[in-house]
Amino acid sequence: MPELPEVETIKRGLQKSIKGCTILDVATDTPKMIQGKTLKDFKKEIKWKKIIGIERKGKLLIINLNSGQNLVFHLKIAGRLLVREQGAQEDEYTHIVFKLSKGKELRFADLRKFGWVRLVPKTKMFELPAIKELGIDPLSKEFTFKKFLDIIEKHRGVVKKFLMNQKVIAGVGNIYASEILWKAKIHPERKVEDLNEKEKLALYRATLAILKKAIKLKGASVNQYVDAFGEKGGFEKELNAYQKAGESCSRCGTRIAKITIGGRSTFFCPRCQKKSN
DNA sequence: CGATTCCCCTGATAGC
DNA sequence: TGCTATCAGGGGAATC
Repeated sequence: MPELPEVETIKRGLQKSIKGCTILDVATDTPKMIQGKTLKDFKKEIKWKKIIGIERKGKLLIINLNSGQNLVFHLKIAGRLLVREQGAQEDEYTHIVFKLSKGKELRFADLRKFGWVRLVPKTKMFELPAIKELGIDPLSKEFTFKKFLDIIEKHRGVVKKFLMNQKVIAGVGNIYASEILWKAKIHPERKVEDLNEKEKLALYRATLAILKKAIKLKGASVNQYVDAFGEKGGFEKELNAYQKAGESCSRCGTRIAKITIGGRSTFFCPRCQKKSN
């Protein structure tokens, strides 16, 4: 699943490979993945526009065009953005193909078809609901411990939901929430208002450490994830909690447990991550 | 207003 | 062996 580290990895891959390319054409077999306008208008507005930059906001991948418009992508669970040479072997589940100059193609593949792309003028980006209420990016300079404490004080409730709430911290999803809490030794059902100073610091540090390490290893290839060149990440080998139910905790040997929080599977070590003392 | 449920889609898995 | 039922999963919409 492309969460912050995976989208960041894709972003870096696209910067290397398609920055400077011009979009020549678009084709799709699933028009509903293109949101906000008809395929005809979408095509008309991006044809002959040049890709001048790639950004990431939370889990959103943004391609800047020289027309002042942005292509905004959400890859959801199984979305892939692949850069290929034209005529290269097909990638399964490809639903949108951007034909580019320099003999390249940007392919949007998605087994689930939950992903979407939308063309948004950069002056209207803040009107996009997915961006308007987006919380702080944990990799930004503004994400200091002091800021983290300010944010925590404004919230109550289950800590895992807090971490996964895109309106609070942008980019943390189901995999990294379990990993961060495991590293911080905090039970996923603890309430943020009950965390002491030491635990808050551990949570802050674990958030940064896990995300940075995952980026360094080019993401976790869980489910469908691969980078812009179809390569798997390396962080899935470093997972200590996510999808480890029944396996021994690498810290203490206790079996990793699985519970459901907010309809999402959640993994933790019942011994390292106690609900109460 | 906040919390929960439904829904989009389809491969994997379980159950018969 | 092969069919059908169930589930996962991000996030917006509908509902409680």
